[in-house]
Amino acid sequence: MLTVRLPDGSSRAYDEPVSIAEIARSIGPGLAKAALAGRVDGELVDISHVVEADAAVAIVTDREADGLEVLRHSCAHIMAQAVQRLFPEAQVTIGPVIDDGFYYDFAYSRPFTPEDLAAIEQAMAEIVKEDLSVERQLLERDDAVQLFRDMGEHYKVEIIESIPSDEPLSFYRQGEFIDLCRGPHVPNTGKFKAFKLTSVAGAYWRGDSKREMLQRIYGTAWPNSKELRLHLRRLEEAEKRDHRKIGKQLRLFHFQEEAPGMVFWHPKGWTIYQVIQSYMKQAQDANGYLEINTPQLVDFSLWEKSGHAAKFSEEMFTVESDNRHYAIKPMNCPCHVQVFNQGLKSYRDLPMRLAEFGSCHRYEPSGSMHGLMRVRNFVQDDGHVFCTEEQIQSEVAHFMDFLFAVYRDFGFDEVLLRLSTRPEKRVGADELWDRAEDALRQALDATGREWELVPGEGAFYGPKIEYSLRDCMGRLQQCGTIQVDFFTAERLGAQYVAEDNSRRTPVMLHRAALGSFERFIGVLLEHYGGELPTWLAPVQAVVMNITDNQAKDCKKIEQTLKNKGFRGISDLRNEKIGLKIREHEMQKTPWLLVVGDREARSGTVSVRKRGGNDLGVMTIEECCERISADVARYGRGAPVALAGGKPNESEALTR
RNA sequence: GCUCGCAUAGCUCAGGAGGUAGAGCACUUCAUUGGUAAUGAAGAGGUCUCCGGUUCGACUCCGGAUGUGAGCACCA
Repeated sequence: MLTVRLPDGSSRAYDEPVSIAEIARSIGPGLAKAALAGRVDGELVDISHVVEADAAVAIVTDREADGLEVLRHSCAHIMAQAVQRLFPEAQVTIGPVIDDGFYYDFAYSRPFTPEDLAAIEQAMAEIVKEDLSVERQLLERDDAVQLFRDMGEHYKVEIIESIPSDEPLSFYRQGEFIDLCRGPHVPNTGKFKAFKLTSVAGAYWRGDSKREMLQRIYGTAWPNSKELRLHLRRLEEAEKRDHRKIGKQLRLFHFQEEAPGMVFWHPKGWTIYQVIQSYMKQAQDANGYLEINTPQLVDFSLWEKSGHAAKFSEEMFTVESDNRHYAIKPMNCPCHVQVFNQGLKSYRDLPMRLAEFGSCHRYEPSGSMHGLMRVRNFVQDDGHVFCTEEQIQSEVAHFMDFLFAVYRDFGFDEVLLRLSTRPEKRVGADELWDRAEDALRQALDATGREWELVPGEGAFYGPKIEYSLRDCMGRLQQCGTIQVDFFTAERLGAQYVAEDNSRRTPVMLHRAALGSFERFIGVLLEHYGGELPTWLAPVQAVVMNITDNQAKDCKKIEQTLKNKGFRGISDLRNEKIGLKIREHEMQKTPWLLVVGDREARSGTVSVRKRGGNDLGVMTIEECCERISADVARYGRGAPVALAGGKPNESEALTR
């Protein structure tokens, strides 16, 4: 006799051990059919799993995230089976689930082509139609190695051999295909209604760039074709919002061969850049930062002293001149220490918060560059806090308050926090790390927000917190960071005089809120699809005439806008109003002001807000007040078109 | 850096047995002075990314370089 408790709080009693499938069947035939897996006391299992004692049991279907994962994982197996039917020499390796889909890596003599993908998809449909049952079995390690060796699956053999010998090895078989896998999997291959192979690319075996390159095929799977369609639509939407595309369309910046990975900012793009920078200047100033500026070119010896040369000399641009060896700075911190080092500092000077919009160059690997998101020349909203160990926690808390306020103004409410703790290779005593990690942990807890622990991912000189923004496409964009550094200040001889008159080395906190301006602007452009909130829009308002008669009136209004501090222009071209409206809508200008004879006579403007919202005729004063209110809102609560097609909340737009 | 693509007018893209090219938009000129997402007409615009090779002849085929895209690796 055993009792299972179901998620709705009810219980069911069974006379003898029962499988998940049987439990589902006893609840209802619909659920039995939909069951993909089960959850027993929180652990995900196959539906063939037999429950032998009292437990909390849930039937997992594709209506929940876990079920979808099982579905996708099984879909990866179907793909592998299809590949081996078509290409018997292809060896299977690993095939995990990723966001929205899955991939599987194969070793094969040549790369797969798009035509191959189509054929593989066909073969997958065939396997689905065959409705093969998927069976789990356990094998002894030696038998498993023998089995896969006989099949010529050398990568699988390597995987099996790398699994600790005390762990049971489970395998899943469907038809002629068998794969080492932890599971769970769907009970049969007939469960798939909507899947698609999306792309193919190389990937290193075991993620190691020194090892051979495999062929990775990406795919996606969904409970039904409608959701698959929606997903593909989201991908299209993301492509439309690609900041490289928007940058071209809105004439914000360009790249060219002669300066790979470095941005040519055009007037409108540079306006956005400047607006953000002056916002940050003001925000940092209000938060006790002292802005400084340090050299671009610094003798290589400083980078040797700071320890960067040893680790990153390959990634630094260098210059020979005057019989001297310089590096173009890849980061600002050593220079900030030089500023700190001028004049004897007292504990009373701490915390000292130095900030710099410092232009840095890094020789990034060619394959890693990506529009504005990863460039070789960028400017960080960089800052270094020199403080005592006791001040770490309050300084981190201070920074986070600042950071969240900044993000809110840019229209990001959801921030993911991650704490990276000591890596294996590190400097500094363990007790120092204990205290620093504790300080970060406490600062994180004090925010009342959720955060994630990433063990072992800290920098060699100290633990760090990273802040990722959730953009409107649901993607995470890592922007901010704060890192504790026990190392650099000491290496570069920074000291302060403590209360007891002893000389001590300050702790350094490296921090940035936006990260790099380049990347952050890329994130903004994609988040807003180019429709920047008015405070960031390079052109906030365009005044346009209907005929030449109103040219003077337009000029006057343009001047009024400028006097009030708005970025306004007038468009007096001899073109029809429809064309001007169209062009400025396409340039995503938030405020369009039309002046015809009627408005000119009454000293008014006809106002249209971006997106085709006609606000009617109003006085110029009222119009300015509205723009003013719009600017003052920053990006807070700015309506953002969500992927999947939620309509804009135009009410908020027009207010 | 690695694997596989791609590179044609300012932009988006066609094209061709290997015989030096075309569209739409943008641009220029002319006409048009108009009411909220494209007024009409005409014109100009190209070493087909660069360097080699094959060939009577290469934008087209082959090799390399550079840039770029997807993914991997990297990211102080």
